Amino acid sequence: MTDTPIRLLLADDHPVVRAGLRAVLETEPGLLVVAEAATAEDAVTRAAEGDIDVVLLDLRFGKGMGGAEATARITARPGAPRVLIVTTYDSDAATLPAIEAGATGYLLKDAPPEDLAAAVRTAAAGRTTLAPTVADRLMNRLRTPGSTLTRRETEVLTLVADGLSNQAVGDRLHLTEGTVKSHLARIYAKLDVDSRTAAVATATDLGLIRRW
Amino acid sequence: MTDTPIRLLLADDHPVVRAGLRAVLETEPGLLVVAEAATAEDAVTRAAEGDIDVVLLDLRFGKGMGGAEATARITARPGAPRVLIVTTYDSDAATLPAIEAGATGYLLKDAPPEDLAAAVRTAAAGRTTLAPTVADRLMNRLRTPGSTLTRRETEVLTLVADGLSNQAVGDRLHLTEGTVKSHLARIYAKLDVDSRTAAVATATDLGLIRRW
DNA sequence: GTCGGCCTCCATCGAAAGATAGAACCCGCG
DNA sequence: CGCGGGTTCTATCTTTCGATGGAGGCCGAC
Repeated sequence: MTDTPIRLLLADDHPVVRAGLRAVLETEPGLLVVAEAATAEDAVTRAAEGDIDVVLLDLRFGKGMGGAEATARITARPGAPRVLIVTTYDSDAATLPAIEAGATGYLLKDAPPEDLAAAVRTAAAGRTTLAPTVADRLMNRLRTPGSTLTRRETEVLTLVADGLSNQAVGDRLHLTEGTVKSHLARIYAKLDVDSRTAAVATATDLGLIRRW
Repeated sequence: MTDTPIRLLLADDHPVVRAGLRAVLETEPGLLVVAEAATAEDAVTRAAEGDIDVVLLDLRFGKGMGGAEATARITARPGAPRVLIVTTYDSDAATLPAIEAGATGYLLKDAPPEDLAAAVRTAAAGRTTLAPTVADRLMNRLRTPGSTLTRRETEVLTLVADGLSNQAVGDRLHLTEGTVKSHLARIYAKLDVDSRTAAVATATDLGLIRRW
């Protein structure tokens, strides 16, 4: 196409991973690593400065903002760079929030270097690359539509996941115990389970509630 | 000190991480990366070939043997190389088995490159380097002996975390429901909680059970 | 060998939790 | 306006859990 290289920002809290990405990508023609960030906040700041084409972003940072929120902030601006998620955790419940936040692609760190470089070029062109396991997850999500919880149901289930009793949940949310049971009954029906611990387990797997 | 370099084996299933470790360590004087392995089995095999001083080993591999078992196999041989665990995760459930298996050190991937190189040299000398969070955990473990779960208790709690009832857990482990209750009662006492969901929550926080 | 920790099992009792079947309110949408 | 979805509440009944207080066998440590 053109002679101008694709300008990259590497955002990962692991120096080793940044070095690895740099080593892998710098040998590729047409790719240029112009910045690194060790925190999500830093990544958002540098991405806003304007001379970046693609941000390679980890999903988990040791402290502070997570990758999904960073993705949302980066892509919110007009003329924003593309965000390519590069992370270790495929079964992570955070995949869907990241994609919803506007990530252009989602790769795992066990991807071969060629795939990585190809994904960067695809992302720069505005098209999507998904790791196979992530693509599977998306398909499953589309096939099982009933699995969205309302705001209140999510609140209730989150407190249940913290180990509170129905009564304690009711106190916390200013509800009667009976109301909590009603919400839980509907949650069980939606998730196709029949106990609170099972509901917590499957909701965690589906990424409906957060726990970390 | 001496002229012979420290010979390293890098074992990690992520090509990017191997490239990063290589980039970080190869610039250090006296360190020489002589081999890489993408699986734990491969790491064991290459470590047995004899010309390795220190193995940098990840704890989690996509498939097959885990890092803890690999550590045990590598260190079982006479004249074995030192094993330095370099991983992303630092939960209780993963660190202790690896250390018990004979790892000489335990670092997190967010360590600065200088620390990494220093740890490699320390390991080559047979001394131990632990990441601060891991060291903290070990100290806490020694100070509060009550917070360790036995193998059986961990099994039971893991199944409970998957949403199984006491009866279902009993069926799975070939126990009576009463026995499951006994185990759970002791777990509750150890974790200072009073319900299954609370036990799952705090055990997850403490890293006593895994969920991913 | 004795001791202690782990694992297994037992029985009973009260307290939670879950199933079921309604009912009423608010609010956005067609 | 009527309808549906979300939220709240009620009531009864059954099942499951958790608390309590044992008891015996196994095995490694002292």
